[in-house]
Amino acid sequence: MNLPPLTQRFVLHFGEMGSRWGINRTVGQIYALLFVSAKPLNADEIAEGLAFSRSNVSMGLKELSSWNLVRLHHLPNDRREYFETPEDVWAIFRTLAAERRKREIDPTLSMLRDALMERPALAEDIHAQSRMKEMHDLIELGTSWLDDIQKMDSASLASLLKMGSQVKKLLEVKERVKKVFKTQKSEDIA
Amino acid sequence: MNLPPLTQRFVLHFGEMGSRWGINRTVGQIYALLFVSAKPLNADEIAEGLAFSRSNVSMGLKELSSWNLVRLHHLPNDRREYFETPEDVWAIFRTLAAERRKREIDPTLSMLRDALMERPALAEDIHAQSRMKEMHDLIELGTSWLDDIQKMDSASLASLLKMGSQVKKLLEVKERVKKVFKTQKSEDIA
DNA sequence: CTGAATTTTCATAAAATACTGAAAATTCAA
DNA sequence: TTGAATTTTCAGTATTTTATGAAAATTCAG
Repeated sequence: MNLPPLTQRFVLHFGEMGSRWGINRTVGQIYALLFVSAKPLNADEIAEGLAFSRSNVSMGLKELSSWNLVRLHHLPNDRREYFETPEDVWAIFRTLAAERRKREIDPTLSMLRDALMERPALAEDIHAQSRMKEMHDLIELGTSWLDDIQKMDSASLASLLKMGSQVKKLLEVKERVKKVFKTQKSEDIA
Repeated sequence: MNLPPLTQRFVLHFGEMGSRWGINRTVGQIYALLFVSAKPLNADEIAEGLAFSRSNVSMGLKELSSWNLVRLHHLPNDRREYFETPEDVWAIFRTLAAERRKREIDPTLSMLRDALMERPALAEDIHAQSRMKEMHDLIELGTSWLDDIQKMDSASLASLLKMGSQVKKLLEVKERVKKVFKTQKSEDIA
């Protein structure tokens, strides 16, 4: 591996963290390299940069494609495929959230839905089912929230995050204002 | 494995999903069993219920403890340790978020911080560093938001999620209201 | 203390996953 | 078409992870 020092640190870190994120070293490093690269890279450049076998890189890119985390590019007069990550880090975050949801949450949600349709026979299963209902409702709330914010543009999402728990106060203000308007029967707002 | 049918389905599902969530089958199944169980279970009951070796269960419980996902209990006149998951699914979600953050995000954040202190020598690293800055800022925003909502009680968190992207509208209303109040110089709100 | 009950550790067996080189498949310019 | 360039697949090997039983350590009643 012969990369500029900062790039190398970043790439190695992603390789190591990979295991905690449920991806392997190769995939983590390939992604990291593409992420910081100023221009799209082809598979040979990646294999060269990371000292992986060509076939390993091919597998890794396939994996990243299945996650929609890389984009394909073609240069004029060059048959090779060039890969890059989206520019917009918010878009990356959205993709990641959508994919993780699809793979890690939805199957559980559907299993829970099925289980909640059943009529438990044993006392133990009655309690178990009520716990499943709690989990189901929580997950459903979380995913519908995700659906909701997926639609927002990056700027709005950023300001939503910046607000954080202040939203709570905002809600209270809203209620108070509503009441005031009602008593005033004021029209100049609408 | 001899569990009531619904419980069994739930437990098996968690075992299978484990690999996608970065935990192993044993840990997933143990957690699932404790989650739906009406009463705390000791290690032998777990080993019996799931048909795992006693030592495997010990390892799994150790892992779950390190994630703060199980609680320890003692029954009178019984030396054995009994395990349970917290009742409140929101509390579980909070713990999970906090632990994942600690293990999966914080190390990256600190690596990024270090990298951003450097003065890149090569042109490639200059671009790489600016990408790292983008990632850093996004993660920082996300984690500070998490910090923020971690402090909220379950009910508020639920209503926050239910609002979803409506918050955006709320923000606009707030701005409009501010303006109106200013022109009216009304005091009856404060 | 002693020793039975219980939990944990650890070496190793078993299983799953990652990585490689070679070969097959695909693509496209000529 | 042909064949060189490029990508993908795949069987086999290496590595990592998981699971087990036996042994060690801990705990506590008597």
